[in-house]
Amino acid sequence: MERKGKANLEDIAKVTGVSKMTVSRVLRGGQGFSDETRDRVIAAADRMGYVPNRLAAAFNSVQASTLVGICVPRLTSGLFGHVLDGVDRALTRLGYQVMIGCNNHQPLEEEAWLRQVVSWRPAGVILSGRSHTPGAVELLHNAGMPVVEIWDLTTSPIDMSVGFSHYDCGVEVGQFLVRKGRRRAGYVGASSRADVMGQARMEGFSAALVLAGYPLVDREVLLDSPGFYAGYYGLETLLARRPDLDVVYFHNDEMAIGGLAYCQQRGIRVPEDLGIVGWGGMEAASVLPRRLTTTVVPTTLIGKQAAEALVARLKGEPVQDVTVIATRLVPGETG
Amino acid sequence: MERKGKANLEDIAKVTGVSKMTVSRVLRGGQGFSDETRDRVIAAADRMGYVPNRLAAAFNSVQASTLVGICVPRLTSGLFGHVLDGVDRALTRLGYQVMIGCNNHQPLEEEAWLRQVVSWRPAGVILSGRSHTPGAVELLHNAGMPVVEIWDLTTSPIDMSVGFSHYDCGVEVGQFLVRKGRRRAGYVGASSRADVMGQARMEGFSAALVLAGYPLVDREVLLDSPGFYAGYYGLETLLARRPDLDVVYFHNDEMAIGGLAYCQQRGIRVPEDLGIVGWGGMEAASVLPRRLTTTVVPTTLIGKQAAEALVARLKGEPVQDVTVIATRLVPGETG
DNA sequence: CTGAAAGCGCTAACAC
DNA sequence: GTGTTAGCGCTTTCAG
Repeated sequence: MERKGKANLEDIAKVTGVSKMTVSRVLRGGQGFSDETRDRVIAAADRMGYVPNRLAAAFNSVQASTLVGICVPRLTSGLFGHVLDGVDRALTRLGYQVMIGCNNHQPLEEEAWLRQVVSWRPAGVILSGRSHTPGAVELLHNAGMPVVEIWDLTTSPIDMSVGFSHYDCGVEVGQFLVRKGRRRAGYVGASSRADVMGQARMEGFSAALVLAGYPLVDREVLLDSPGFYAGYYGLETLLARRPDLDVVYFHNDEMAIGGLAYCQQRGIRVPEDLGIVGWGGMEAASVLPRRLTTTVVPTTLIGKQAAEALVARLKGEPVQDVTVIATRLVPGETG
Repeated sequence: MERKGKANLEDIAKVTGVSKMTVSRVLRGGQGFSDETRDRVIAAADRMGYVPNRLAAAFNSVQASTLVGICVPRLTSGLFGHVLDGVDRALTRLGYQVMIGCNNHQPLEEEAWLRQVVSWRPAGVILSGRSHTPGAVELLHNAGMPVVEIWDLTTSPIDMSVGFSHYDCGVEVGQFLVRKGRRRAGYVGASSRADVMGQARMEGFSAALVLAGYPLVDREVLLDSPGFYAGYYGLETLLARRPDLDVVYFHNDEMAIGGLAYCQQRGIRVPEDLGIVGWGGMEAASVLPRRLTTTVVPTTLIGKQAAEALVARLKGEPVQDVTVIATRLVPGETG
């Protein structure tokens, strides 16, 4: 009865003439069996195409779950693709499996995803951002598993946080531009749904400008997804109102590139007539004839650190609750 | 004993004064209970913060698994980000959870991932490409679950296939360029690890050119990742050997954009002196001052169709084994 | 409409 | 070094 791929511990036990407990021990690579037993068991398992049933294992042993959930705002974002990659690499190496989710920047969708994922009794979850529904927070507290909130740093995390301050990103750009002699700054953003983080960057930017004595002149926030076209038309609209601006900070690199395209078309010289600054450090920005001034976010690192913090907590190793990841304002040729 | 979030069916049964079987039926939304019973059970479950244990459910009922695995070559690829998005949207809507994996273009890594995932008894899996290790194929056959191979179409799939022919993409570009009067074509690629698909495009391209009587003049395939810089230097190298080329087909859009940058720097006029053609339809290509001639791949659609085919098979609905997705050669201003 | 019994495959705990 | 027992939470099956 050695039907390929349907064998369970008991089948192997019968064939090898030991108890299924011994088989279990061998297959999990523990100890408490002779070399000879081990070899026989492994050979049989191999021959019978044994596939462990982790459902059963995780089911009656809390610590056997190697499932980790991660929820990102968008799956099509270049930045979060790298975050995912960092998470996946680290977790795969450590023997975990990754369940994915996407909340489209909406806490409610995150909660819906969480309810599904938690019912699989994962070892832990990684969430993006720090706005969560009360229901999600309660669920997480009751579940009592490690939770890492990434990307948008919070100093009072549900459990742990790995990320950076969007507000500070904005502040840094504001200070930088004033130092470079800019005096009449504008902002072009896009608030697709509940993207609070872009908002935070703008607030930091604005605050820094106020402090320096050259407050934000005007801003244009479109109800659109923050892409190339929104950047193009956003800048057009903004400049129509305030042609006297000398620099514009954009919600992200895609939008900044859209802005650059607008300048090129209108014969606006960058950075002489107008400075252009983006955010995120998207790879495609390297495509431009002139390097975009932007804030580079170490995306893969964030994913990696989040995964490692989660696993450390799982293993009972000491972990700090809040891990600050440094972003880097990279002066290019446009700002 | 109503400790939040730790209740199981039996606890709810006790509180409501029915059997756990009835609770189970109510919570799964079946039938066979009175409205009054239903309301009481649902209220209790709600109050007690009941979280179903799908481990237990899936464990003793093969059909209860709503886990689906998907393995892509790279998590940081813009194209596959959209595929993932298509898969995730469709699957989430249908009540499934998605386990992710990345094989770095290497069948061996795919097999390692599969062994892990299969041990969770998923409802089905989606794989990228059609090269799989014998071990992976055997595992899949024994597991007896739906399998969808996406992206690179195969007419003899393990189970189902959703994708397109890379070879045909190359053929179409070759024919198009000859029609446009190009006579001395080159190719610039990058073979990072085992990327067989770029290879297939080049072969189709080459074959079409031969058939038209203007065979491929030269090619440069770098041992590098297929990005902007590889495109830049690849074109430089190729043109150093064959300055007489009148068009170059690139492995993908990123590389083509690198090639464009090289042309701009050297004062090579595009498309007058040299045609540039990419592949993939990356979004950032819209960033360019002139639209890139390229093949657009309906990435999200592929993901969606794959997910739907998988679920249809699961539900016993009729599905075709092979779904051809049409790509679109989009003439831009560079080819 | 409802309930009781059995068991999924595995591992923790303890015995030998 | 190895085996036995019990039970995880749920669903299937069958009996009312």
